[in-house]
Amino acid sequence: MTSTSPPPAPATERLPLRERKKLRTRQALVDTALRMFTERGFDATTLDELCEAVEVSKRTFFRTFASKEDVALAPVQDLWHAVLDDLSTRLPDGRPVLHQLQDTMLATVGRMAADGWTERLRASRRLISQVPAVEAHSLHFCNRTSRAAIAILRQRLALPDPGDPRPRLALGMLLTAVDCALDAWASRPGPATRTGLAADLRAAFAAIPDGLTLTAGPAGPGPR
Amino acid sequence: MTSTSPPPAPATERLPLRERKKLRTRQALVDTALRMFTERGFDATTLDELCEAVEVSKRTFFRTFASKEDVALAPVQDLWHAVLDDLSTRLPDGRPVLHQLQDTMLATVGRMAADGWTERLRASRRLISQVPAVEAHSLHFCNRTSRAAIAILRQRLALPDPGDPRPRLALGMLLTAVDCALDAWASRPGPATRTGLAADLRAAFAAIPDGLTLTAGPAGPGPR
DNA sequence: AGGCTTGTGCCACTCAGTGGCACAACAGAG
DNA sequence: CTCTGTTGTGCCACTGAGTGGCACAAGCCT
Repeated sequence: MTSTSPPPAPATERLPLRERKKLRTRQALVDTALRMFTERGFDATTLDELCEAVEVSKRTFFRTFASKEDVALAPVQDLWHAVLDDLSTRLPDGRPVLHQLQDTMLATVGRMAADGWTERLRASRRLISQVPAVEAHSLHFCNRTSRAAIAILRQRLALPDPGDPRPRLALGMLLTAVDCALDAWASRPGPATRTGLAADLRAAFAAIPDGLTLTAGPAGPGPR
Repeated sequence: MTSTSPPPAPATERLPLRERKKLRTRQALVDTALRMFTERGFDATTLDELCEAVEVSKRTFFRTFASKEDVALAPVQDLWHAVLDDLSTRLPDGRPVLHQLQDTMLATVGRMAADGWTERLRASRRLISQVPAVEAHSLHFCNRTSRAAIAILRQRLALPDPGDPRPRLALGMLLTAVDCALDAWASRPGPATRTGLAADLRAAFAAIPDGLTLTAGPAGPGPR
């Protein structure tokens, strides 16, 4: 993973000029990309155009992001990086792994600090819904993230051996629920709020056990 | 989805010459691609080389497949297309949706008819594990497939409204389990068998509820 | 201030992917 | 069997994401 997520805002002032400039460039690329991709379309916006708007070379773009999709996904990736960070430091308790993961997710959302993060996250998630290449890239990133989460958990918990599918299944449930929540939240008109996202996440997490037991009768003959 | 999966083998002889030639070309591209990608690497094999080996133009390649990844994924996609076909015709019963989906999956595996399908499926799944671009593409395809499955189910069952996350969660569980099973099966040395795949699928399906409840104590201080 | 390290832009290039078009091959009717 | 219409193929030129090399600029540290 080439993208580097920004460190917490308060520590930024202590970084050398070089680092600060890099972060500024990164942020300018993300903000401009989200704006241009949203206004004119992902495929219709070339990297040449994006780099000209930000006044950096394409070479610099690729030093900052691994791909065109990566810049579109940066806000989502930043969120998941923060989740993994939290998971790395969080004390495990005796509850089911899935519940611990859910709490980590909610705690991270409660702690996101970057100015405007919710608007950027929403724009990013909307691109996922609208652009096949971005969606594919996002799914791949989430898959890698779930593997990283399992690796972190493996250091802290006595997880079953790597051939056992249960940790993967637990992470899969979490990811599907988070995706449903993000989709619902990002689709909603009005301001993108932290509390709205947390509510959507809680609702999706609560629905997970029902995925196991959902039954449905035959479709009725009535109008649909 | 540009790729067209081959019809059941016995009906092939009734097709016009044009159709038969197209299927032959498609199969030659799949077989040669799997071989070349496996021997020398996906990224190290260019489409020019593949098309020269099969003696078709690149233009024809792109009339047959939507992308380079698609040809690598063809066997996996063929399997899922068959699953969706089965789902379209299967009579719904009153059991949980997830169980019905599992049975559909197993029935389809029991019914796959193309010569050598297991070896091709295994080669394809191995490329998914080894090549990031193929894995991303596969995840995206499976995501689209789960949406298609929900659409099919929606016509036959009184599923909850589209905003309800439970059908997505059920499909997510199925897909994660199938992926675990395919991964385990494809990683195994020796012949790729139908019964081996069915066994792996059954084991993964049985593990799904445990994903909900999995608990793990703190990692021990022992050597790891 | 000077020397070293790191970052940037420029350039040439590759390769997946696209669209247009002339010609070839097939299908079906008479 | 012939003829005509339909469909498929290959060729060609091109685009844009992505890559690697290298000279020079900018920052850092003594």
